[in-house]
Amino acid sequence: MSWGFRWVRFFGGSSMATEQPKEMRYIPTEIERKWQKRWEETGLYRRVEDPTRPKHYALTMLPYTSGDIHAGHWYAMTPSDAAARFKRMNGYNVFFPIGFDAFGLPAENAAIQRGIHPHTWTMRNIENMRRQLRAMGAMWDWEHEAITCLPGYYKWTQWFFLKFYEAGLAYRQGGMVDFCPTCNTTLAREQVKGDDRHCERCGTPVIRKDLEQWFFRITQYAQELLDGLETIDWPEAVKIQQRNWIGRTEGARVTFKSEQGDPIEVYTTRPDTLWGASFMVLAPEHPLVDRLAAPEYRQAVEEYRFQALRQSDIVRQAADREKTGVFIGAYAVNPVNGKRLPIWVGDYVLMTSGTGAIMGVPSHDERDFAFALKYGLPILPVIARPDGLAKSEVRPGWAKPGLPEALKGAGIPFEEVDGALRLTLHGQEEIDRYVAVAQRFVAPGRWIEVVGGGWMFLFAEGTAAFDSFEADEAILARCQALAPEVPWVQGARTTMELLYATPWYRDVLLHVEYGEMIHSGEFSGTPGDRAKAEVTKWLEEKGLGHFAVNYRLHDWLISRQRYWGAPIPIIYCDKCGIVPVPYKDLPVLLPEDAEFLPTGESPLKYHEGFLHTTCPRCGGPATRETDTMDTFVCSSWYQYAYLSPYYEGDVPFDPEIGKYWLPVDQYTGGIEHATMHLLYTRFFTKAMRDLGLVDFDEPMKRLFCQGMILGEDGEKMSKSRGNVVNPDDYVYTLGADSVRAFLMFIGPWELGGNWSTTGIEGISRFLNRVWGVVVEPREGAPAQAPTEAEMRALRRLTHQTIREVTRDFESFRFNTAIAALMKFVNGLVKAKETSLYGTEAWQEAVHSLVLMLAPITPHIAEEMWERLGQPYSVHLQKWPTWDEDLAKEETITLVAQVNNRVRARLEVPAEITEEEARAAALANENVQRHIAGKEIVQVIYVPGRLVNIIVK
RNA sequence: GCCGAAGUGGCGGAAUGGUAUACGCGGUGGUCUCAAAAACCAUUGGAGGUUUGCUCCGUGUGGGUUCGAUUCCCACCUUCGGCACCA
Repeated sequence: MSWGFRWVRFFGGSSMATEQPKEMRYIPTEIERKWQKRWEETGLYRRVEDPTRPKHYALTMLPYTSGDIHAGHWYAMTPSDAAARFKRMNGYNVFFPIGFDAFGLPAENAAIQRGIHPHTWTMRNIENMRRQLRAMGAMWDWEHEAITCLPGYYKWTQWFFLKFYEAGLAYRQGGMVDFCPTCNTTLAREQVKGDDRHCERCGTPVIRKDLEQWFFRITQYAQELLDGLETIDWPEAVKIQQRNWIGRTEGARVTFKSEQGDPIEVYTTRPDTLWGASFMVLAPEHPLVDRLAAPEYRQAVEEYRFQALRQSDIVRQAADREKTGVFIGAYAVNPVNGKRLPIWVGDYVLMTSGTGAIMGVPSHDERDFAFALKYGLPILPVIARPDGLAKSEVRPGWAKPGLPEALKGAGIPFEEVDGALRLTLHGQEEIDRYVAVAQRFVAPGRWIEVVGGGWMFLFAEGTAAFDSFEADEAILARCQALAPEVPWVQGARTTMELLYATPWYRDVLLHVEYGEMIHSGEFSGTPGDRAKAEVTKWLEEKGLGHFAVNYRLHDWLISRQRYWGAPIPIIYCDKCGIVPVPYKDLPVLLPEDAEFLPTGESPLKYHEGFLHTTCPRCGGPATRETDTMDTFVCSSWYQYAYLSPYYEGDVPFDPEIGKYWLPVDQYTGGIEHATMHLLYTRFFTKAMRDLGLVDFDEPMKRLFCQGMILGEDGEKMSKSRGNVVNPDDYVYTLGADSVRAFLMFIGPWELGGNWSTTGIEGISRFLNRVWGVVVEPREGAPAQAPTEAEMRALRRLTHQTIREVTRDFESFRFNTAIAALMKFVNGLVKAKETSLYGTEAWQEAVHSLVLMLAPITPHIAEEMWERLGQPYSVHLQKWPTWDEDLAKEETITLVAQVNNRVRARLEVPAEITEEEARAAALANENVQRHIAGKEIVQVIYVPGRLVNIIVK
C-alpha cells in the first residue's frame, strides 16, 4: 500500500462524511456519473512523477477526429484501459494519455460541402468525442491531451521536418507519384491498396502524376528497421508484415555494357544464373532507352513507351497480364561470357525496383521465361534441378520396335499414353541408363529428347547435348531439317520453344530453385549452396560486379496538396533556391481566412497572404511551399508530445519528463497500421535518436493488436448494411461497465468478434448478480458456524480465481478472466445462502471480487468498494495475491480409462499415490467389466489426471 | 501466386499432448404472478439403449506420430487479413 496512501489520506474521509440512505438497486447511470465526477475532482488519474516506483507508459492509438466514438473505439480502448489499470494496481506508476489525430481530409471536405471551417469542424468534433470518451470511464490523464492540429503541436511537426531536412532525411524530388483524383492529393505508396490500386481513403483508382514532392528518407534506416524487430515484443504478424514491406534481398550488382560501351547496371538476386542470360530488359522510364535505341527502332520504342506510361495512367491491369516489350535495336555484352544480348524495353521491369534494368534469365525466372517464349528469345538451363528429375517422351513411331521391352529389361519404368512412351527419370544414373537404351532405338530421321535434367537430344547418329546457346541453334536446325513436315517443329524459334510444344515437358522446363551450376563454363559443377557466394566473389575479383543488398521499401512521400495539414516549412526564392523557414519563425501558421472551393486545388495555393513572403536569406520576394504534410507525420511522434503537450522549450518535449517515462511500455491498436504508422513511428524514433533527442532505438517495447468488432450479423459495421451499433445507446441503459465487460468477454481480443444484443444483456445480468452478492444484505439469520472444510473450500475458490484472473490479465485474455469471475460469483451466490456469509473467508472473497472487477468495470467496483466500507479509491488498491497452498485442490477427479476410453471418474484425494490410483481404478466396477477376461499389457498413470489400462 | 491468422455444440467461445464443449447466449421445463415481463432454480452436443449408473459418434477433410491428438507432423479444403511483375 505504500504507493497509494497519499490519495487515501487526502480523500478517504469525505465519502464517510456524506452518509445517507443508500439506493439498494444497481443503477449504472447514476453510479457512473457520480464516480466519473469524483475521479475528476480528486485527480485520481492525474500523472504523478514518482521515481521511487517503476513507471509504465501505456498507450492506445489516438483517435481521428471524425466526430463520433463508435464501437470500434470502445473495442480498442476499454481493454487497453483495463490493462493499464491492472498495471496500476500492481504497483506501477502508470501514464495513460489520450489525444486526437486532428488533421486530414474529412475536415476539409466538410468545409467545402457545408461551409464550416476545418478548425471549427474539428474542435467541435473533439468536444463531442471528449464527452463520449469520458463516458468510457477510462483512466486517461486528460491534462496531457495533445491535438495535432493546434499550432503548439504542429510547430514541432514542422520542427522535425527542418531537423530532418538538415540531416538529409527530407528531400524534394520530381517523379511519378500516385495521385488520387477524388482527394486531389498525392498518396504514399502504403496508402494505395488492392489490385486496381485504389485510394485507401475513398476507393478511387489512383493515377500517376509527374510532380515535385517532398520525401522522408526512411530507406536510410531500412536495415535497422529490420534488425530492430528482433528486439521488440510485438505480434509476429506485424513483424512479418514489416519484414515483407521492407523486403530485403541479397544479390549482386553486375555491370553489363552496351556494344557502344555504356554501362548498364543490373541488380540480381541470382548471380549464379548469369551464364543463362539471353537478353536484357530496361524499364520504360530507364534513361538509357533513349540513348541506346537504334534509329530504325526509335519510333516503335517511343510508341511502346508512350503506351506503357499511358497504361499506368488509366487503370492498372491485373498483375498477371501478358508481358510485353519491344526490341530497341541495340545489344549488350554479358560480362561473364561475352555473349551478345539483345536489349528490350518492357513494362514488367519497374524503374523503382533495383536499377530499373534486368538481365533476362528465362530458364530460371518465370517472368523472363514467359517473355522469352513470347518473343522467341533463347532459353538455356544453367542450374540443375535439385530433385534430379528428368522427363522424356517417345512419340508414336519415333522409336524402332522393341523399345518398351528393352526398357523393361533395363528396369526403367515408363507409362504408355496414346501410343507414346512417357518416362520420369530420377537422377543421373537412371538418365544414363535410359540414354544407353533409347539411343539404340531412335527411329531413322527422328530423335528423342531428355529434358529437365540431362538436357539432350538423341539423334540416330548420336547424342547432342543442349548445353550452350550454340547448341540451342544447332539442335533446332537439325530437328527442323529432319522433320520438315511437322508443324510444331517448324514453328519453333528456339529449342526450348520446340520442347514447350510437348505438354508433358512443361513442368520441368523451368525452375527457380538453387542447384548445381551447369553449362556455365568453369563454374559448372558448383553446388547450389555455394554457387551464389562463389560467383559473387569472382565478380568482385574480376571487377564485374559486387555484392549488394536491395530493399523493397521506398522513401516516404509526405507531400499532400491539401489545406488541413501541417504546412511544410519551406520557402522558394528565385535567388537562393530552397530555403528552410528559420526555427524562430515556427510555426508556419495555416491562414484562417482560406477559401474552400470544390475545385480540388489546395486553398493555400491561391491564398496570396500565405503564398507570398520574403526570403529569410536574402530578403527578396519569395513564395512558400503550399503542400502540407501527410497526417502520419503528426502521429509519428505523438507519444512524445503527450509527455509535455505544446512544449515551449527548444525541443519538442521536456527531456526530464521523457527520461522517466520513455519509451512506451505497452502500445495497443489495430493491425491495419502495420506497414504505415507502426513503421513510420519506428523510423521517427531512430531519427530522433540520431538527433540526440532520445537514447533508445524503439518507440514501443511491447505491442498488442486487437481484432475488429463486427456487427451483430458478423459483417463489418457500415451504415449501408444497417448493422452499426452505437455504444452510447447501451451506456444510457445498461451502463458503460456493461459495454466494457461485454467487449472484453466476446472472445480473444486479438481475434475481434461480433456485437450481440443478448450477449451484453447477459453481462448486465452478471453485474446485477455481482451487485446482489456484494451489496444486498442477506435475508434471514445465519445458521451455525461453518465447518473448517467449508471455509477451506471458499478460500480455495477465491485463491484459484485470483490465480487464474491474474494470469489472464497478464496475457490480455480478458474473456477467460471474466469467465473465471463469473464462475467465482456463481460460487459466491451459493455460499451466501450458507453460514459462510459474513465470515472472514467471505469478506476475503467479496473484497477480492471487487478488486478484480475494478480494471474491467471501474464504476461498479468503486461503488461496491465504498459500500463495503472501504477507503477511496478501489483503483488505488493493491491487486490481490493468491496463496498456492490455499488454492491447492484437496480432491481430484481421477479418470480411469481402458484402452483410452473413459470408463469411470473417481473422486480421490489430491495426494493419491500411483499405487493407490491404480488400485482405485482397477477396483471400479465398470473398469472391471471392460478388462474382464483380457490381459493387461500396460498401465499408464498421469499424476492428478488419469489411469489408462491397456488390455489385449 | 506468396505471406499470415482462423475453422470446436443452435450461437460467441474454453481447453496447446491426458475428463472435449469451461463461461456466456439461445432453447426446454419449473418457481413466483390473475397474467406477462423480469428474476431465480433445474436441464441442455448428437444417436442409441435394458433410460441415475451403459454404449457408440463427435473439434474443416485425408493421412501420420503416440498408450492417448482440438493440441504435434504432412497434404488438402474453406473463410478472413496483408502483399503482389521487387529481378
